[in-house]
Amino acid sequence: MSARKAKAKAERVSNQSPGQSQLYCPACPVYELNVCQAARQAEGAAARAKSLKIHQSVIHQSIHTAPARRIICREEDLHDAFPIVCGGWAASVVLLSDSSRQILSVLLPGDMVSTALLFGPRPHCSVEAITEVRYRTFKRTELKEIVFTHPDLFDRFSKTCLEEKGRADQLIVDLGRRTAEERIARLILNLAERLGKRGTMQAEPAEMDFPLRQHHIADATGLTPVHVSKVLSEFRREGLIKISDRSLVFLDLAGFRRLAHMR
Amino acid sequence: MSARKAKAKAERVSNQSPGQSQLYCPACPVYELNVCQAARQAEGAAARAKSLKIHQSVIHQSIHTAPARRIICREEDLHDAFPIVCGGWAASVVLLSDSSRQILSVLLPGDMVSTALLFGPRPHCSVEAITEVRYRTFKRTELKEIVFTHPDLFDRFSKTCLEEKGRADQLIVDLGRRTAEERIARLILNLAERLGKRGTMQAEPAEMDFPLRQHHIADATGLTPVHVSKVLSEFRREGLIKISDRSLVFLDLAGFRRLAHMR
DNA sequence: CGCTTCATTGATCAATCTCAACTCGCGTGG
DNA sequence: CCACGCGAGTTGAGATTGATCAATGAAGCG
Repeated sequence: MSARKAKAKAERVSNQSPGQSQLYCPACPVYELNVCQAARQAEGAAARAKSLKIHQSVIHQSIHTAPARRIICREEDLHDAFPIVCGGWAASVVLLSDSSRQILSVLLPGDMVSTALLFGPRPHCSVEAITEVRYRTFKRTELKEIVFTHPDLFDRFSKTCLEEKGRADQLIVDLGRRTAEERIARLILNLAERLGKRGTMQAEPAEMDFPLRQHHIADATGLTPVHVSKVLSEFRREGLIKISDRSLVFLDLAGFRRLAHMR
Repeated sequence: MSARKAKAKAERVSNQSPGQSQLYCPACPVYELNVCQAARQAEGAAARAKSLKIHQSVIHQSIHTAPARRIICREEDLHDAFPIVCGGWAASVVLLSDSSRQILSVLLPGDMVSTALLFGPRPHCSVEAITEVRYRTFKRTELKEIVFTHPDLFDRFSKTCLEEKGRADQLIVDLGRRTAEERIARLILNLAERLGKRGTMQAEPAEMDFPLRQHHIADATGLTPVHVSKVLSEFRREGLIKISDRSLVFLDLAGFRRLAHMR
């Protein structure tokens, strides 16, 4: 038992190694800049605060690491930096005055922390690390200049904004019109799909990294942690999925999909 | 009694007259194009399908009217047109297979029907008229060209996209973490605020046009029409607001705000 | 070892839904 | 002019979903 867990842990650690995280970069919105590859080669030598020449422009970036539960970006602060997640999971979250919280979206490697930060200093939501997170920040003014002068980058950026809006709209429908089971199943399937698109998962379905705690699921689906626990127990009892060691296995993908789409 | 109603009705009709609707145009995202003013002058003569020269570019537009409950734009269809609401209220809405529905946002005069339509033919949600709606459509390719070559227009467009995303995020929080009373109160106050910003309301608060049916409120807040009825009755009983003749009066604005913000 | 976070489970409660009946106003067609 | 049907809103009774409260145990960590 503890042997299996140790093995799982070792694998998880290797997933976060630099070698593995390169896989995410092609999905990154600034991939075309070649900033990250260049930076990675320089990484061993000078640790942070690099500047790179892209065509005619200079772009400054720096690399950061945040431990799980650390807030990367605070809603009420002003930011001149534009962060992009390189490794690990994070969540953009709104805190209410009674200390309840709502997760607006889960950020995976390659995701921009907030598209709004390209236009101004207000991120309009906080971002919190779920696992340990590695991320790069760029200077807004410089990145903005570059994105707006490179049509291919601009296309990619606007496409990402549209996708983000589409996912927000989907979440509205989920929260407004679906049951607890449907919401949870759809959250999981959406994450699996997004991970799949980034070439991160071996086979499309079957198994995935799943570092979310039940309270993250609760915050993302507008439910209570204890109700999440009950629903997940039921999924388990019905042989749909299995979650253990921060990893999720689909046992009956078809059935699970059916459950998520229904209504 | 019926005399008062007749008077209210007459006023409503006058609200929809061309003279009144000009007030909305300064809030319209294509106001800088001067397209609408020019078109309005030509309106009496040639009814539709006009072309106007803006700087070096030609832009084609046409004017439409949709009766209440008519679908203006269908999620699954492809559109080459980019519609903007000029008068009346509409809603962007997602229909589920069990024929329940979720309203993503209420469209007021000056609102773009879907920002996504500037980038491609898929609106990713349907749009339905709430009242009778007047709207103009532009050719996507032409409008896109013009928006991307006029920096002031582009700024306005991107600001609108951010605002839209911000409102979507707020709705996610409302649906995920707030009670029925809070959701309904916030919907109403948000509408009042948006109308106020467009210089449409005489005084900021006090009274506003309110053409929403209770089932619209239900679809926007993820509730049931009968529960909406009960909550509104309670608001009335507590002397917070009064709704009649498609118009809403704030009787205790401070109290109503308190109710909406709490949590 | 003791602390904290996380997850599970049962009992009870509250918010909201569902169903049903009824009213009202409006438009339509006989 | 009236009968009718329809959409909208109201109200009550009962069912259901998910929240709250509380107790417990397991795992990770200094």
